[in-house]
Amino acid sequence: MLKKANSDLVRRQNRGLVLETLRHHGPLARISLGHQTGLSPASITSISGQLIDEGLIHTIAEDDDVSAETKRGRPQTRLTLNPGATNVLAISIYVDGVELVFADFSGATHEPVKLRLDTYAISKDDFGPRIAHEIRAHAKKLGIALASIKRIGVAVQGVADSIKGEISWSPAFRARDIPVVEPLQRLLDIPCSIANNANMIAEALIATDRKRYGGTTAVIFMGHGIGLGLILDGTVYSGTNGRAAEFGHMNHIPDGPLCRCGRHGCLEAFSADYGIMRMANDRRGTDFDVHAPIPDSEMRELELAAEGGDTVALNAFLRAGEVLGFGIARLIALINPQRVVLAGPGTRAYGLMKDSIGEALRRGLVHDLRKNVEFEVVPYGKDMITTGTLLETLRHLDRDVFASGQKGMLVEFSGRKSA
Amino acid sequence: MLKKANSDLVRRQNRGLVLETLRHHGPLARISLGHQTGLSPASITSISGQLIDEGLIHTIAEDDDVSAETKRGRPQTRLTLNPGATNVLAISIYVDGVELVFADFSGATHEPVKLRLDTYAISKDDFGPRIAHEIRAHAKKLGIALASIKRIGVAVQGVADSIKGEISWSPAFRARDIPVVEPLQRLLDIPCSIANNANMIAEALIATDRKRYGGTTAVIFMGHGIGLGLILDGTVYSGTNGRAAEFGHMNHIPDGPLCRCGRHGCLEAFSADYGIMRMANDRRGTDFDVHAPIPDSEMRELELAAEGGDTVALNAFLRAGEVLGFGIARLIALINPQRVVLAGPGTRAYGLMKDSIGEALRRGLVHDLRKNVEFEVVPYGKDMITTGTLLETLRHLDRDVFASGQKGMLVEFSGRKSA
DNA sequence: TGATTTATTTCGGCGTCCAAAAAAATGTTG
DNA sequence: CAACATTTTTTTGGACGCCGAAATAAATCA
Repeated sequence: MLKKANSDLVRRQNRGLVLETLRHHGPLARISLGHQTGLSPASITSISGQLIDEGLIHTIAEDDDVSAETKRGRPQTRLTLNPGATNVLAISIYVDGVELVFADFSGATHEPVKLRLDTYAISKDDFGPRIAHEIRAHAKKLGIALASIKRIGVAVQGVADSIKGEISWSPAFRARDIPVVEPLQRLLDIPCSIANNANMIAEALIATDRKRYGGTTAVIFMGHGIGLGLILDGTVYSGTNGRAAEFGHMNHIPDGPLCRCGRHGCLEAFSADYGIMRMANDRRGTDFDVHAPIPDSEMRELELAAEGGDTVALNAFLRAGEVLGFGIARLIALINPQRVVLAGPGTRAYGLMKDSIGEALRRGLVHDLRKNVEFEVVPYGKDMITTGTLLETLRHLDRDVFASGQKGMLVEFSGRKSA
Repeated sequence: MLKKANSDLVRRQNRGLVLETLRHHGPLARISLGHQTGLSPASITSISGQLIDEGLIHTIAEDDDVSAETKRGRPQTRLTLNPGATNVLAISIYVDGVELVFADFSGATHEPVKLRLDTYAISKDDFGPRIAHEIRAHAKKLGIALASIKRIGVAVQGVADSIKGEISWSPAFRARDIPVVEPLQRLLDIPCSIANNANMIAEALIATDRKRYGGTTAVIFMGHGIGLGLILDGTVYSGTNGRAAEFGHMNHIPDGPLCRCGRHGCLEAFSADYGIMRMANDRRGTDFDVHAPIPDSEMRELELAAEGGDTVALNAFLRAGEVLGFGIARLIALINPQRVVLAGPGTRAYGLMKDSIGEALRRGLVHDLRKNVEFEVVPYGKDMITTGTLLETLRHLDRDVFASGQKGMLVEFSGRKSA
């Protein structure tokens, strides 16, 4: 259904548009801002004037503006987001620890704070308070006033229920249904949201290249499990309950090998690190515990063995690729994306799986569909997850908080060091 | 990205809102329209006044208004869509023929026109012109001026490319890439769009019960193939290129039985009518041509045999259910819908497949996900497809054509008989 | 110094929504 | 049956948004 529209909506939307345009297309003169947004110069003057008064954006002093060329006519005064307008925080949760990244309104980040934390052992109710405590401590250390942090975004591998604000299930935890949003909001009084790793990578990709990824793209995250972020019509889709899709637990073969989730034959049970390791080990006749996290060093060893000609190891990767290929074929049959992106640490072994993935696609997918899908692997860096989380968080501020222009949304603060 | 907003957008959106509200909540007095839409009485007066002037809606004469209760105060004058404002046409394509349903702006339909047509034999380039000819003839017969038809919606089972306006592939045709939109627009000068059967059923479901189906729902169409319509966040999703999802050609088992598409092991190859018939026949040792359409009578016979205790027939249905169940499990793992709806003629045999579907879901899906999905079968009637197509077509008029309020959008006409 | 060029602001107009007042149309009541 | 009450609808005037055009600002060029 449509929604009621009024002049309030118009201003909100256009304010949001101006903020987003400045965020993604750098400092811009009012005239360029007008061209980019389609708004008239008069409107731009009005909107930017307000935003300046509110301290959300500011002009760049001509002395500081390096890119100023000497041209005829009145020189442009370029506008840019005011870094000091607010702060945000991105939290990434990994198997071995948690990373806090503080950033200002312009998106400039402080040095990441890496916390060692035995996530696998921590209890359901200790996690949130523990993180809240760390945030308080490190914000203080960095000279960031808590009140200046307007929003926190959390990313985690596994099933994040963004409505309940919980980690329903994650390979990083033994506990389930771990509340995150509620304790952080209660203890810190800062709005907070939680999302899935793969979705955050998808956010980062959209921001990197909207033309390329902005249509319909499937982002497959390979790591201690297999995750999926779906971009549908330019927007990250996150199922009912805000839960991300559970691509890793899509069944491949009825009654296949045991998966972490307790079912048999899930895609993950073949293609995640532990699936690959098990296939390599089984044939050597050893036992295997699917729940034990696999150290990266062991995976690397296995990769080297496969590359060195160890056929047992190689076959494990080939099989992982085959199953992943069929999973992707099914995904394509369902969603018909324009592009499939592989990301995450598991892509390091892509060279070992490439052929079997391709072969599985050939066997499992109508030619008609296959030919319309572009394939790519993005090199893995944890920063993509952080970047995506920050972007998502800042967009929320741009669109839903600052766009409204209500007083009291903005907290001026000082004592911040330049990031 | 956000889009520029201005007062034009506001009026367009609110006009559309008023039209949609009247369409779905029957005749309404201005005051109720205000409550429903959230718009002020003053705005409603203004907007409805314009719409009346344009002939899109009109007041109901108090004599005709049956529901008028005698209350204190100025009596309400209720508003309703003006049926005579325009006409639309919904076309459904089946294996054995084509159905034309003419309707007026209020959605009231004329008697369906059923055309026998050997779709399976017709050539790629003959289909469009043939249909155009039939439309012209039957519109005349019904006393509907061609110029009064403002839009045509076409629904077909199979892969409909709504961008190109072609039937990429359909079990109803031997030909491929059959142009539909272009010839109709060229020969009749009426805007036209084409979509997939299952998507149109999804549209009908949303309109029936927005609360129930308006979130995230997967509609599975079972017939001469297996189709899928996805409702994501209340809107029907239709992949890249506007192509619907190809659930039927999602691989079930690598190297399984031959499918119509030429691959092996697609879901359809087990669970569509021809898959079931083949399983029943193979065991009797006869040959089988996957491309031959299966008459409904033969399917009914097989169903009766299965119900009567014929184990070969029964096993075919059980196996079809099992594979369908795994397909649904995979679908749920990917999309995490709140609701899965089975529709189409194939659901007649649901009783035979029910247990094996459930068993497959149990084996192929994490409990966590399974418990959050509601399941239902809707009784099949072809009218759902027609209804959905009409609704989709009329919504397009409400939102994108008449909402703009441009002159010349509306063609007054006469000679129409009441539907 | 004055012409030219380009960016930004100001001004007046227009379209929209809305709150409040007015008008309309009917029922109620003494 | 006339005055009052009640409810719906319209009118009026104001606010706020965007926009085009004109004015202004600030530079270069000649």
